[in-house]
Amino acid sequence: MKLQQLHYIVEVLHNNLNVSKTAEHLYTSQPGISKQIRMLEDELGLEIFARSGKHLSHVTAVGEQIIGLAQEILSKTQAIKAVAAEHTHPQQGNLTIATTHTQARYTLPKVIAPFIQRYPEVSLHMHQGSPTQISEAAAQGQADFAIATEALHLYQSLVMLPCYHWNRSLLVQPGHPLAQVNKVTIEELGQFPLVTYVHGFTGRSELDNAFNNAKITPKIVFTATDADVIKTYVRMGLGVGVLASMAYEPEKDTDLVAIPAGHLFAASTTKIGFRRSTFLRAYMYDFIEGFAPHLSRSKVEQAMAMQRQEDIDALFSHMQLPTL
Amino acid sequence: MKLQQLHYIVEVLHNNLNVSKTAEHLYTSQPGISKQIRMLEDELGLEIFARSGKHLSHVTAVGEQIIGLAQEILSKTQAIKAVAAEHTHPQQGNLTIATTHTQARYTLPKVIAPFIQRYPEVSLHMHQGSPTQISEAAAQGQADFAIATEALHLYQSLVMLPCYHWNRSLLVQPGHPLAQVNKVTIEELGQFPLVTYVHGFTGRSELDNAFNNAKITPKIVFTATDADVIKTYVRMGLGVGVLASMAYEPEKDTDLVAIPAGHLFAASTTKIGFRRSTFLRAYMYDFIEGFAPHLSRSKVEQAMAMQRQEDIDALFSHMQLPTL
DNA sequence: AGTCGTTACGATGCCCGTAAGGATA
DNA sequence: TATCCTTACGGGCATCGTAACGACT
Repeated sequence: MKLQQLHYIVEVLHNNLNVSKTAEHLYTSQPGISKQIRMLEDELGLEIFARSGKHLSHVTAVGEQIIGLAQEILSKTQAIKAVAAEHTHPQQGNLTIATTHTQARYTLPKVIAPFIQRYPEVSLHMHQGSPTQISEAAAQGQADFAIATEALHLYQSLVMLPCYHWNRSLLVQPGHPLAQVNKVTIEELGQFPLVTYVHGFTGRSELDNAFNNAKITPKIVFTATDADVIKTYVRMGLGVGVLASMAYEPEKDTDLVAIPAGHLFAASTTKIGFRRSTFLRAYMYDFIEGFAPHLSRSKVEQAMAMQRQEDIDALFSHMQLPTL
Repeated sequence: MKLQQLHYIVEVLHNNLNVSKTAEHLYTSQPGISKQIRMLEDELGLEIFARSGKHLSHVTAVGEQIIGLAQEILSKTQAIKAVAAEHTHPQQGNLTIATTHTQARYTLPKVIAPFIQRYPEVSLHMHQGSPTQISEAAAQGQADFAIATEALHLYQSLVMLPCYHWNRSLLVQPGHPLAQVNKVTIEELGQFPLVTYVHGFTGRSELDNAFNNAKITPKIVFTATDADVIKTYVRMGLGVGVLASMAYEPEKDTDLVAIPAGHLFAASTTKIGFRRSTFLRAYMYDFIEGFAPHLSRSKVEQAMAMQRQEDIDALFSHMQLPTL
């Protein structure tokens, strides 16, 4: 058994059982991978991948167990490398953040600016995607951190730490009827066509919940994955924008009116997630604390030591989180 | 980084930093190990072992972290092999039990007999040693199970499950004054010379506690690591034997009188311990359940999923354990 | 017909073991 | 002086990449 063989079976799984694609991604030859997998299977005396003819059709039951263990092994080899790098070059390294448009555009810039100032030798990579893609990237080790409001909880291998609460604002053109109302009700809002996020993005589920609870079917005429697109269509008069408050920029959005709507919806919580088994570099702790000041290194370590997400949630349930 | 390199650094640590000894144990050449370690250090850019001249003097701080991770990696490779073996040859395998004389001689035989009947193809290895040696053997992966009353708690990587409670009996020659007493008190016992276990063996600590609490200094004239030796000296009239009740065999020890002493000492609990990270074969679950019927497979799995020993203790604190 | 995994083969390079060297206790 | 790690060197073997083959969609 060799580390490379374990690496191969994991990567083949992540490439939809396509060995040729895997070979490309790993910059090696396809027969090499095939042979190593075959040798591992021979050594263990079983099939990890089931073949139908000359195609890998699916992963066997034992194969899944083995690949699971292989992933843990590989992530620990990464930890060894990280420990070594931390010791030899504490200021150098990589930081890969997978996040949504909302975070990348509105909350992360003011965190990243001081970070690259402080750690010029850390090369920063940002991946943007849907909450599901982001979570998967973190779970598979492609990203160090996933920052999102949704979907993170679907991956059990991730530690999720709450960063801040936020709520929504309504965005309308000047002169819109709602701009005159003192405190908008959910019923009033339900009478206008709405422009908001698509399902599974940026706390969209809380919007649906609020309307469901009020037994109102909202007239959602347009959905987008990011606030900039929503604003564009609000400017076109398509409807009332319902978006995260931090996406409203008073200086730039002078042609639009923001109406507080925090009383209409339950607050959402943005979380940062990472694999439990990873070794966090010092600069990673610094990044987390820069993003969410209450997540000091010791608090994060405390949370990482916990196995169950419920324990982690309990740890932070007493704390006052920032609200944006 | 290769698995073999990780194996080498772990083994060198377990051999007191003596590379030559390590090479013998691993049936390979000494320069081979030296070179691989050196190559790993070069790859990581740091020293795992500090050298003074041409001797390995100690493990560096980073080295300890890395070796710790290496051990976890290696134990997971063992898990992969175990998963494979379980799938291909469910009835075959090894079972190595490290235990004390007391368990090996008096409690294990009636468990092992049916076990080898049930699993004739599992080759069984028993290692006998002091509680500390036993625990270390399990912690290092040399033994699958450690069964003992003492010292197990010193190793944090071990999961410990309580098997049964037991207490002590006094053993005297017929006609001894204590044989006439109705219910022996600790004061009465303190007046006679005692023969019992040495420190750190078979619940010896509870004996000391009882005398300490009574503010009595017992006259311990002879200590041994096993009950057979204790009995021998009781037969010679050296003193009153204080030993685990299960070590008194009515059929064989007809020339001695056993006096219940459970009311004098706090009960001890014999535990079975194994590394949290190991994959347990089906026959291993069967062995555990054979030894302690309340430790069903599901209960064991439940306990293994817990990270903290306190949680495990809590799990079993509600249960009625067998008493020998 | 195209995609894909397996087999075959030759060359590179790694790893092991023996032998000799130098440092320490 | 004995033990012990390091360096040097040669043989063997595993691995990799190219090329050809066979099978499934």
